[in-house]
Amino acid sequence: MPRKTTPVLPQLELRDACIVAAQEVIAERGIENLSLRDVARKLGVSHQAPYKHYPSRDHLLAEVMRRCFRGFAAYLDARHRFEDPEQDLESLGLQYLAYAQRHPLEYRLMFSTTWPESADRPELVRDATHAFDVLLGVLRRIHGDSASMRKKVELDALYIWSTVHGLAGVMNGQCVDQLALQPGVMKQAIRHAMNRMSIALAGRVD
Amino acid sequence: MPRKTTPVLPQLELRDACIVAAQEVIAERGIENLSLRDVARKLGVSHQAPYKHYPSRDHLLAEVMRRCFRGFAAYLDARHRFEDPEQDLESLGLQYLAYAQRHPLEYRLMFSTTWPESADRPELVRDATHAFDVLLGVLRRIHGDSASMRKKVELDALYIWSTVHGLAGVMNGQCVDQLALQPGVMKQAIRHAMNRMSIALAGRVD
DNA sequence: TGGTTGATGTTGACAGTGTCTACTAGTATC
DNA sequence: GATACTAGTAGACACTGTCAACATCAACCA
Repeated sequence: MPRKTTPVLPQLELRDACIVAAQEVIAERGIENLSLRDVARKLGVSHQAPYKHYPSRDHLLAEVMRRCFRGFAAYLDARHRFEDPEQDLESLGLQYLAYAQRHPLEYRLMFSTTWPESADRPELVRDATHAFDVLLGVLRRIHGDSASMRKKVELDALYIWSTVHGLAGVMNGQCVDQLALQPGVMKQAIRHAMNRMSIALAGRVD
Repeated sequence: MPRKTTPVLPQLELRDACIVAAQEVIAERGIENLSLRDVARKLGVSHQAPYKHYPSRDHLLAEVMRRCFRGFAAYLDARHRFEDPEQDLESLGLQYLAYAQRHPLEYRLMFSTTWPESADRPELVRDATHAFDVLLGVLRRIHGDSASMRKKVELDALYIWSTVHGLAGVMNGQCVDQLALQPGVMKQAIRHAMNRMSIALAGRVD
C-alpha cells in the first residue's frame, strides 16, 4: 500500500538543491560538462543520492531546462505592456532580446541544446512554447482572430520569431566576435533589425 | 632534426578516415555522443591511434566543424547566380535555408555547438565567416562600397543573417514540431519570411 | 505494538570515456 | 649503422553514468 502522506521537507530540499547546483555547474563549466557526481559533491551527498529524485542525468537536465523556460516565460510576461498592440509587439521583442543577452547560458540551454530524450514532453513543451503563444496573442490583437486570419497570424509569428531568435543567436554566438565589423555596428544591430522588421510587418503580403 | 619528407599515404589515410568515421558516429548517435574510441573501433585501430593525428577529442571535433564550414561555403558558392543583386540575394538566402534543411546535423554542428576550446581559431574562423562575407559582397553590389555605406551594409547583413539563420534554427529546432500550427503553415513559412524580408529591405531606414 | 512498506540515503561495482606514459616497428637522414 | 622521428599498440589512471545491494527511518495497518 503506497504511503499517502505528503513528503516532508528535507526530501524536497535535495530535489530542488540538485537543480540549483546543476545550474551552478552549468554556469561554471558549461552544459556539456555537467555531471551528476559534481552536483552530488557540491551538495555533500553521495553520488547516488540525486538518483532518488531523478532517474537519470537527462531527467535532471530536462528539469533544469523546464525551469529555464518558466523563468523565460515569466520574464516575457513581466515586460512593459502597451495598449497599442504594435508597441506591445516591439516591447515583447526587446524583452526577448534582453533576456537572451542577460542570460546567455539559459538561452543557449533552451534553444541550442538537444533535448534530453527523457524529457517530460508535454510539461516541457507547454513551458517551451509559451513565448510563441504570447507572440500569437499579440498578433491576434493586431490582425484579429478570425479563421481567415489564423494562418496569416501564424506565418507572421514564425517570421518574427525567426528574426528575433536569429538575432539572439547571432548576438551571443561564437562567430560574431570574429567578424571585424565597423565600430558600433553591434550596438545598433538590434535597433536596426527591429526597425526593418517593423517595416516588413507594415507592408502587405499576399 | 625533424624529418623533411612529406608524410606518406597511409598516415594521411587514417587522419582523414578519422573525420569520416567521426561524421558517421555523429550522424548515428549525435555530437554529444561522439567518442574517440568509437572512431578508433570503427576504423579497426587501437584507441590511441587517433591521438597520433589529433591532440584531443576536441581537436578532431574542430576539424570536423571546419570541414562542415567548408562544405557549407561551397554549397553557398554553388548557388544559382543572378545578374540582379536583389535576385542574387534571394538566391543566397534560399540556398542557405536549403542547406540547413538538407544537412540539419551539419548545420547544428556549426551553429548550435559550443566551439571546442582547442579549435584552430584563425583557420576555423575564416571558413566560418565565409557565408557572412558572401552576404556582405552581395549587399555591396546593392548599396555600393563607399565608406558611408559600409556601416549600413553591415547592419543589413546582420539583419538578413539573423532572419535566415533564425528561420533555419526554428525550422529544425525541437520546439517547432510541438506548436500545433495550422496545416501547411510550415511549408509557407520560408516563402513568407523571405517576402517580409524583401519588403523590409526595400524600405528606408535612417 | 510490531511488522510491513516505501522513500531517501549509502557503498561498491561495472563498463565506458579521454588522456597520460611506456613501449614497438618502421623509415628517412646523417 | 646510429639517430631521430612517425605511427602505431597496450596498459593504466581518473572520471563518468548507472545498476544492485544494503541501511535508515517515518508512516501505516493488523
